[in-house]
Amino acid sequence: MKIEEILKSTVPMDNSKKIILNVLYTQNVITENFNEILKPHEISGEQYNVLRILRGQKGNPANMCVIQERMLAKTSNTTRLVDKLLLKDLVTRKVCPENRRKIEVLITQKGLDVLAALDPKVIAHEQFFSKNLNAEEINQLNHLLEKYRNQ
Amino acid sequence: MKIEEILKSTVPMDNSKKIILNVLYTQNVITENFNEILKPHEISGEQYNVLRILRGQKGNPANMCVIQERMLAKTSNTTRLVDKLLLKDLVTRKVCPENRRKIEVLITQKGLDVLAALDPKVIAHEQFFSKNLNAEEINQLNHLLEKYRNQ
DNA sequence: ATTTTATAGTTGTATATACAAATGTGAATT
DNA sequence: AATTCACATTTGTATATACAACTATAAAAT
Repeated sequence: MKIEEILKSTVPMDNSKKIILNVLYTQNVITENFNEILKPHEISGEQYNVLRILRGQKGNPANMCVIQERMLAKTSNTTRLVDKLLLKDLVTRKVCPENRRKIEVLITQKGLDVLAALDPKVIAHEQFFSKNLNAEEINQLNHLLEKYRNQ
Repeated sequence: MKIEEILKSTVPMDNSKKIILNVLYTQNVITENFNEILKPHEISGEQYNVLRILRGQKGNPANMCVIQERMLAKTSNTTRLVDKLLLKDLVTRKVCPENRRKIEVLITQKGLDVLAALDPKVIAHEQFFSKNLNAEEINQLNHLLEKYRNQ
């Protein structure tokens, strides 16, 4: 459905405004859908993100600022996210012995198991939307979003 | 910048996953930028959205569920958003005399003034990003996002 | 007329986000 | 060696979001 219909806009909309609303609305749709997948596993989207980053470390610990810079929402509070994961035994954390300012965060086996259980659902989620586009359109969309962002 | 560089991804990413991350990250960039514009006016993005919807009513009151259905984030709490706007005298609210279940929300002159002050900044914000694309690319991006969403 | 169902909005609670200030540690400067 | 500066993380506070439960009113069914 076109964005004007969704938001029941009465006035015609500039295409520049439409992009903004389309991106924001699409993000909402994606996120709502993804939260449904996560709900039975009792983790939030941002918690999932942290686990995914930690798995990507392949056994190496990640400290807080490494996690932060790889997250989508740069302003979210990594300390408190890790706290939540710690309570569920999905990660471990200890002070880095070489530099005691840093914290080493590692994903546990239990954390890896949660991700493994989610993997097929996550792939299905990604394809649920992208199946509406052909391979060329998918590339175009990625390219246009990247071009759009760059000031 | 490409999304893999931004998120410092070590593993190659499927194009379907890239779209998700690109949409979510682009939304973050847009929202952060927009919040900077709103900050001096001391309203949040969602509060701005409500005001914009009320102005769109052109003098007719909007009740809570009308506001809700025109908002981007369908799950946000309209009652509390309107509460905040009420405290700042940007809207009025009264019980609808014909149907006492409904609430009539109207934007005040002060609310209209805030929007008027923001209008040029909002347009500049929209064009700040879309200037990276030509007219055809802008249309394409809107079209692809709409097509992508439709299940 | 009373009960049931549907609609509109509010409130409670837990969690998340935004932003600033504070703490602790290490490196550089004087 | 003491001071200053930079870095890494945590904490505090206000606000926002997600979701469920609740209240009030209206419409429909019996």
